[in-house]
Amino acid sequence: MTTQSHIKSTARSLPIALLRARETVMSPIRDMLQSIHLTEQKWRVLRVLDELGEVEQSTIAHEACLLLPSVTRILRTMEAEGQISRRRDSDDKRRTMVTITNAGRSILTDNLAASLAITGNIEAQMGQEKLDQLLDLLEELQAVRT
Amino acid sequence: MTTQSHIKSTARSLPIALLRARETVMSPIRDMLQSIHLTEQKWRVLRVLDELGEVEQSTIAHEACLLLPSVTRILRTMEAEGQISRRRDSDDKRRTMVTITNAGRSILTDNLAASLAITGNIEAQMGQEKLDQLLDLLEELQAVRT
DNA sequence: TATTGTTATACTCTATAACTATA
DNA sequence: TATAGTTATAGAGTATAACAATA
Repeated sequence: MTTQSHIKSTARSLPIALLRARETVMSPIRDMLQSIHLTEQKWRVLRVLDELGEVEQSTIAHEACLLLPSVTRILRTMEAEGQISRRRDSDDKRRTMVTITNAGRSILTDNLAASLAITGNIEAQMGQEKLDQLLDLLEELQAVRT
Repeated sequence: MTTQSHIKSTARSLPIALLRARETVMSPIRDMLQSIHLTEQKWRVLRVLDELGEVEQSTIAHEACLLLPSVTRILRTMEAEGQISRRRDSDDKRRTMVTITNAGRSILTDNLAASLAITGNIEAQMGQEKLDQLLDLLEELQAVRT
């Protein structure tokens, strides 16, 4: 029941629909992360570093959807816990280059089976084709100029 | 460049792709909300109330993807600012029923043109058909059992 | 006993500005 | 002057547990 019919229903509001879909997907992932004492943000940092190799901190911020001050804080504890390592770039000494360590990578591989099970469950219900289509559309949306 | 090819690229990771797409969409919306001193969460509450009419607080929490303690705090300030009103349900006195006020609705209608412009820009770049398809898929994903 | 909502608490992220070091 | 990153700070949300009132 819509009291203001000229406003789109929340289910057809892109930001709200994206959030609700994300909550559905994140729910079991959060359970998994909680069991290994990792925040969502740290998990995104590990995924980005595993994918991109050695990168500077601004790249992590952009790819993991975090602000640079948050990255500074997060990497400080991740370095202390041995999940990532940092080195000053010798060419441009303003830059700090970051890599994932074996210990950091192990966190991802140790939980790979659980991750695949979560994705598999969604795929089983939606179908692989629709899931691929959704990921294609999300990639396209992500690239839109705002 | 993937260092662990058996882990999906972040662009094909549903939670990360949903987040990145959401950040793209939210960026201009955040600018709009900031100009009217409204948080994303309060904006979602207004949208949900405008759509559903009078509802109890648990429903708001579920629909707006918020925890009940957050809803308690958020509604307290929104009530003080005259955007929503609350009344004890006479049938079940545990329930608090919440409605959007005219002032709250005005916030949405006053910013309708700006909202439509943001959506219109995305639609112009992606095409209406793809956008509809995306919203259909997001609704379907949202309903998956996890 | 279960449910609705509130309160309390600890933690984390967000957002911005000011700052340092380097280019 | 501009850029990469850090620090400081205020504000807000997240998550959980404990609680009160009601069913």
